[in-house]
Amino acid sequence: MSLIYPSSSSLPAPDADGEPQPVAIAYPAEPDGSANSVLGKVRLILEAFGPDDESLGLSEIVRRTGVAKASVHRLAQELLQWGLLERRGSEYWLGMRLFEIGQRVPRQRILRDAARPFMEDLYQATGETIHLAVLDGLEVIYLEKVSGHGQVSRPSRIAGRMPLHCTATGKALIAFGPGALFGDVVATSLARVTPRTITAPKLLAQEIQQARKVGYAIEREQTRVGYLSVAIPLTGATGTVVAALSVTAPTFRADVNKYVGLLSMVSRRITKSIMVADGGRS
Amino acid sequence: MSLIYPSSSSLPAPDADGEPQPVAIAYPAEPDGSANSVLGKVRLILEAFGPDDESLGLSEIVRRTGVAKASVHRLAQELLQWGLLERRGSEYWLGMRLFEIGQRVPRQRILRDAARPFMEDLYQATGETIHLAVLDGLEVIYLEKVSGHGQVSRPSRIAGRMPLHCTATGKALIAFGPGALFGDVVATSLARVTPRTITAPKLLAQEIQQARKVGYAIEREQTRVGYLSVAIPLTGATGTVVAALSVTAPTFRADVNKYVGLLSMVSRRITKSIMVADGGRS
DNA sequence: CGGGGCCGTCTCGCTCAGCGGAACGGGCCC
DNA sequence: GGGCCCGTTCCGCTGAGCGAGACGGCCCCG
Repeated sequence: MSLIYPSSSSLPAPDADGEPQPVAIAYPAEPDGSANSVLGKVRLILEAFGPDDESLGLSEIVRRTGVAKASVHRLAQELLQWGLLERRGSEYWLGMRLFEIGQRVPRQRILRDAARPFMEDLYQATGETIHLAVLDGLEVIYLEKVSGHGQVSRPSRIAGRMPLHCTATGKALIAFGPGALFGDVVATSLARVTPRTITAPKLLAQEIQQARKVGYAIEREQTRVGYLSVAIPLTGATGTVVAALSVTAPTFRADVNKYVGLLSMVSRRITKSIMVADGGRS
Repeated sequence: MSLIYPSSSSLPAPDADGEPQPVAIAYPAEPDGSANSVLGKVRLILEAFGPDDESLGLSEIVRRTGVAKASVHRLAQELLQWGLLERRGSEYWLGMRLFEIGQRVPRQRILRDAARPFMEDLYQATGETIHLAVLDGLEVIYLEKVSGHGQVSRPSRIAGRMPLHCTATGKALIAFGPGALFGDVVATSLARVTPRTITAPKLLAQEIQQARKVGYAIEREQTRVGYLSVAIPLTGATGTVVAALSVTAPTFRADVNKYVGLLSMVSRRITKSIMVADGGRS
C-alpha cells in the first residue's frame, strides 16, 4: 500500500541486441537466476520481440533468450495455441490476442475512453499532436496520441516510454502527482536528450515550482529540437492526479497561451467524465 | 501456410460468469484437460478478467478459473513481478505491461500507424465514427476507432469483436478477403443482432456480390437500430486485402455517397503508406 | 555433386519446479 | 464470540518440464 506509483518491475537485462554476454561462469547461457520458471522463460520469449521487430525465427529467439531450443519450441507451440504468438512460415509474430488482452488493462482503458473525444477536440482546435500519458515507474508511458500526417523522423509511440524530466507530461506529473516523485527522479541521473534538456536537479526543481504556480508544465526543445510541449494534469475520481495531457507543436508556430487555455478547459471536463465512468478509484 | 486468416485459437470455455460447471466427473474442478500446464493456468487467470472487470480478488480468480488457490497465489506473485498484473490493496488488476506488449503486435501496429492520420481526416470530414478492422478467426476485431462525444449506450470498442455478417467491415472483408471465407461464415449460423440483421445465407451472398460490384460494403441497421455503416477494403503490401475501414452514422443524417467517395480516396493513400512503411508482407 | 552448416522438429529418461491439501491469522458481520 | 471468507504460508509428493542430443530438410558453397 505504500507503493504509490505503479512500478514497471525489474527487467533483469532485456537484451543488449548482441551476444548473450561474457559471463565468467561456465554455466551455459543463463543471464541470471530469474529464468528458472516456466513463466520466466515465457517472459524472455515474449520480450525477445523488440518494439521494432516484426517476426523472429525460432533460432533467433533461442539466441536472444538463452533458453534451450527444445524449451522455446515447446513453449512457442503452447503460446501459438493460446494466440499470444502467431506463425507464418517458420517465423513467429506477436499475436492478436496480446493486443486484445492489452486493451483490457483498466488503467489505460478507462482513462483513454474518457479522454479520447476531448483529445479529438484538441486536435481539431490546434492541428497539433496531442498526447495522453500516465506515470509508470519513473517514466511516462503514452496511452494515446492524436496527430496528423506530420512526418517526424523518430515519432513518439502509443505505449512508448519517455523520461519524466524532459517531457511536459512528465513534469506535470512530477509537479502535481505523488509527493515523493521529485526526490526519486533526481536520485537518478537526468539523461541529456537534447542540448536544452535539463540535467541539473536545481533547475528542474525551479521548473516544477513554476509549474505548480501556473498550473501547467512546459518543455521547450528539451525532448526534440524544434518542438515544444505544454501539459496539464488530469485528476481522477479520488482527487489524485492520474495522468497528463499535452499539446506538442513546432516552436515556430506554437501558441502556448492558446494551448494552456484549451487544455485547462478540457481537463475539467475529462475529470468530470472519469467520475461518471468510474465510480471507484482509477 | 494454408492458414489464410489468423485464427483466434480455441478458447475452451472462457467463463459463463457463474459457477464452474456441473461436470459429472468426481474430479475436483478441472473444466477440461487444457489446464495442466503452467501456461494453461496463466491463461485461465488472465482470461478470468472479462472486458468489463476492473479488478478481481484472489478468491474470485480461484472461483472463475478452478485453479487451486495456492497455485493462483503463486502465479499471481510471479505475474505481479513481471507487471502483467498489478495490485492495489488485495485486488489484482491487469497490468500496464500487458498494454505495452499488446501495442507491439505488428499486425495492429503497422496498420494502425498507417491508417491513423487518415482516420483523423475522415473524422474531420464527416464528424462520424470511423473504424479500422481486421479479420481474426470468423470475426472482425477493431484495431482503432475515432469518434466524438456521442453517447451510445453500448459502444463498440477498440479490440472488440463483432460478427462478420452484420457489420460493414465484416462484409467488406468477406467480399474482398480470402476466398474461402464466405463458405466458412455461412457454415455457422448467422446470429440475429437487430431485426434487420441478415440471417439467410442467400441474402448474404447477394449483398457480397453487390459489394464486389460497387467496391464497398454497406450495412443498414443490421448492427444497431438507427445507424448505418459504409466500409471499404484496405490492401496491404502484397496486394491482398488485410483490413477494412468504415464510417458509421445515424441513418437520419448519413450521406452514403459522400462516405464512399471519402473512403475510396483515403483507401488508396493508406495502401501506399503501408507499402512505404512495410516492405514485407503485413 | 557432395559436404557442411543452420534450420525447425522430435525423442527420452531425469529431476526439480510446480502442485495443492491443509493449516494459519486477521478482518468482518451476524 | 463464533462463524465465515479472506489472503498467505507450509511442506512432502510427483509428473510436467527439461534439455542434450539425434534427425531430416534446406540452402549455399566448394
